[in-house]
This record gives sequence, C-alpha cells and structure tokens, in this order.
Amino acid sequence: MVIQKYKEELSYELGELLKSAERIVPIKKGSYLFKEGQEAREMYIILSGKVQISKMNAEGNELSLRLCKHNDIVGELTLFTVDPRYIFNAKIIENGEVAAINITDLEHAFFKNSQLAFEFLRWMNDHIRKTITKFRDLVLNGKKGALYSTIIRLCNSYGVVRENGIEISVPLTNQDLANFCGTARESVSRMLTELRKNHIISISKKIITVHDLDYLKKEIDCENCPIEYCNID
Amino acid sequence: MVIQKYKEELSYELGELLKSAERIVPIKKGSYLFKEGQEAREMYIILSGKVQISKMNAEGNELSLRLCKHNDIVGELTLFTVDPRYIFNAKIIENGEVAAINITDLEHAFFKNSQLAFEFLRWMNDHIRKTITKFRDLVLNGKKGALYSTIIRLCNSYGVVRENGIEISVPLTNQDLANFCGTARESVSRMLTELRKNHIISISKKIITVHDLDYLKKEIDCENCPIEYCNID
DNA sequence: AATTAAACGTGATATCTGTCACAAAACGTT
DNA sequence: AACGTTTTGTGACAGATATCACGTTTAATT
Repeated sequence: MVIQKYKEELSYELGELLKSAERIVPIKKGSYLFKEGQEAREMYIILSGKVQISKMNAEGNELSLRLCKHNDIVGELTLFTVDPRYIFNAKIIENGEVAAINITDLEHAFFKNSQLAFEFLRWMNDHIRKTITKFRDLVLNGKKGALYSTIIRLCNSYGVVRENGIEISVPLTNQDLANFCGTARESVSRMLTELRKNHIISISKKIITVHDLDYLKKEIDCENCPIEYCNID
Repeated sequence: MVIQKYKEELSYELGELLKSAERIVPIKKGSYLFKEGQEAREMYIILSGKVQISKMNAEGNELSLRLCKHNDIVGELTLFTVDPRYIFNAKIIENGEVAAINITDLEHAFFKNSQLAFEFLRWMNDHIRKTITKFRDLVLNGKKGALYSTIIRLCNSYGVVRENGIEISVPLTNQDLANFCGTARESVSRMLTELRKNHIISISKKIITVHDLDYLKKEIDCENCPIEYCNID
C-alpha cells in the first residue's frame, strides 16, 4: 500500500488515522483542496506542502484561520454531520501531497476502534483550545493584539532559529497577514513599519524575521501557553 | 443510584456520558463551579440552572464565551491534558444541579467504550463549529456584528416565542452583553438604544424581546446556519 | 532589458469604539 | 416608604482603525 512509506515518520495517532486513508493526492500551489459549500466526502492529512484554511463573508472579505503543514488534519469539521459540506476554503500555497480519508469510512472506524476515536478526541481537544485562545487574542487586544498574536503563532509553527532571531519560513504578504487578523492591509503595513522601526522585526522578500519575540509577547500579555496551543496550524 | 432519576430525560449520548457520573452537586447563583487556573479533576453536565463560561485577560477584562443550561457540558477542555487545569471560569447565574464526572475515569471509559467516545466526538465537533462561527462574527463584522450575533444566538438558545416577538428568557445587563462581545458597556448601551428606537427590540426588566430577528440577521449577513451551530451554549 | 503586474508605504480623512464623567432610573433591602 | 446599590443613558473627547488615493518599490513575464 502506497501509504506505508509515509507511516514511519508519523506519530502513532496519525499513523492509526492514516490506516484508513484511501489514496494519496498531489496538491498544487494556487488551487483549492476544497471550497466552502462543496459536498464533503473526504478529510485530509497533509503529508507535504502547505494549505491555508479560510472563510469568506458576504462582502468578500477573507478571514484566514489556519496555515497547515506536514501532519496537520484539514476538512475535519465535516464529520458527523448530515449532508456534509465543507465550511471553509482550503487553498494550497505550497506544492505537496495529502492523504485522503473517506469520512463515512472514518466514522465507522471510530465507532469500531476506540483507540482511534480516543486519539482523534485528543486531537480535537487540542484543536479547540487552540482556536479559542487565538480568537481571544483577536477580540480582546484590538488589531495590534491580533497581529502580534498571529506573528507569535507563526513563529511557533514555522519559526527557524537564526543568529539574529526567528525566521518565519513562509512568505507572507501584508494582505495575507491582514486576512489572519481580520483587519485592513494598510493597517498591517503601518504596524509592521513601526515594528521594523523599533527593530522588533525585519522583513526581506516576504519573509519575516522576529528579533524580539518577548516584546510581542509582553504587549499582548502572553501567558506563555504551551506551544501545542499557541500555533497557527 | 441518584443519577438514574435524571437519565430518562436525557438524549442517548448524554445518558451514556452520565453513566460515568460520580455524584450530583447543587450549584448556587453567584458562586463558581470552577475558576481558571484551578486543578481540574471533573467535567460537568448541567442538569438544571445556568452557568456562564468566561475568560479573563491580564487587564481584568472578561470575555464571556458560553451561557449553558440543562444538558450542556462544561469543563470539557481539561480532558487529555497533563496536569489538567481549567482554562475558563464557570460562574453560576441560576441555581440548579450538575452531574460531576471524574475526568480520569472518563478518559478510561472513552478508551474502552467506542460508542461513548464516538458520541463525545460528535459533540466536540458541533462545539468547535459553533465556536468558530461565533468568533468569526465577532472579528469580521465589528462590534455591531458582535452584538447582533450574540442576540441572535441568545434567541436560538433561550428564545421563547411571544405574540410580539422572541423573548430571551435570561435577564442580561448591558455589561453581560458587553462581555460576550468583547466591547465596552457604553457601546452596547448605545447600540441597544438605537435598536429600540427602530423597534427591532424592546427591553423590560433586563429581558430582551426581539421583534425583528430578520433585521439583525440581514445586518450581519447571517447564512441561516443550522440552529445547532448558531447558539450560545 | 523592457514591460507589466503585484505588493507596499503613507498622507488625508471619516468612522468606529473606548474612556471618563455624571445624572437619571431601576432595583433590592430594611 | 426610605435608603443605598446597581444599572443605564448620554455628552464630550481621544484614540484606533478603515477607507481612499496615489506614488513607489518589488517581483514576474516577455
């Protein structure tokens, strides 16, 4: 089975999940893995590449929720619903492969295999904690709080330590960041300019390097919650 | 067993969960079922009364997340964590009783009983969808969107149909509403005044009656998502 | 290298929202 | 009914944020 070659690198829980995988699908930058409103038959585990999860509102504003990578699960919220439909858009921003898992099969598997259900339950629990803390930052600390929180989470998910700070290894435009914060591009641009002026960050070719993460954390009263809850995936 | 007397009125899933309940605890208005930071040993199912779930930030602002009633589960996010601690406050706003479920026992029960794990998984899934759509309303449509969304959800959870509209059967102060919206009391007061002026709502003794729910829905581009996702509990 | 397209920075301005202050109204208690 | 407490309404103002406009810079394409 083609899936076998991936299994070794995965955590035990995901390995279990992957056993139910039907097939491996290549994903291509710029296209969509799924779009909101589409009928949902599969949930996905990302094997490689990057996928951004977002939701549009009626005015066409986009709110980005997650930026997912290797071993992240997407399309999971379609489980256990009648007439399942995706409620988000999953835009591929870096080429790679995903494992597709039929959701009907998975539901049956959960029912039969409590080990599997248990592991997934744990994953869901982490996921909801993550979601709530993220949104709290967005709602309670204004737009600056939203941006700083987003940058901190990006560091935790995609940060690479360099001699001069933490480099966020995903190219992001100001508009991308604005979508994560529910704010205007121009506001992001101004805030980033200020952060650069104060040597908190620097940006080169859409790659942000954070020189003073503690400054960002202090500004939003970060409680230094564990990294499993403070990320963007 | 004391729990038996409640079992009949509960849905199947909750009945299954309740089998693991250790004891029934009376809850008293004004006190807290648990507070954030406290060591967590139990999860609760509300049998009667009302419990408000909230989170404080460093400046002492309170963000209310849920308003829970009969058959709602609270304290669930402590499951599957090492050194489990409550991350929210659960303030009792109406007397009643809760069933306390030891979380270690419950984790074991999930592991052994896939039916139970399955039902809980379904519950978690609904819960996370709810949370995300709520926060999206808060973030994307400004403070007016936050308030309107909160009122709509309150109608769905606590609305009683009267000849002149939908009565939200929970007394709420402006400050309570402000806490749900992450906004200032004065802003809520002004927005409510305007809604009253336009005969969208009326308020008597802290009880809101909504005369024109469609107006509120239109203003925030409500997609009329199913009531299981659009509520406050 | 030249050309086009995308992304960015920034001033000006309008709107939204929070804060402070204080009086009026509603509520609860004795 | 009288009193103290909580809640509400509202003006004035300040700060945050969005929007519009437009020139500059950077990246992509031919």
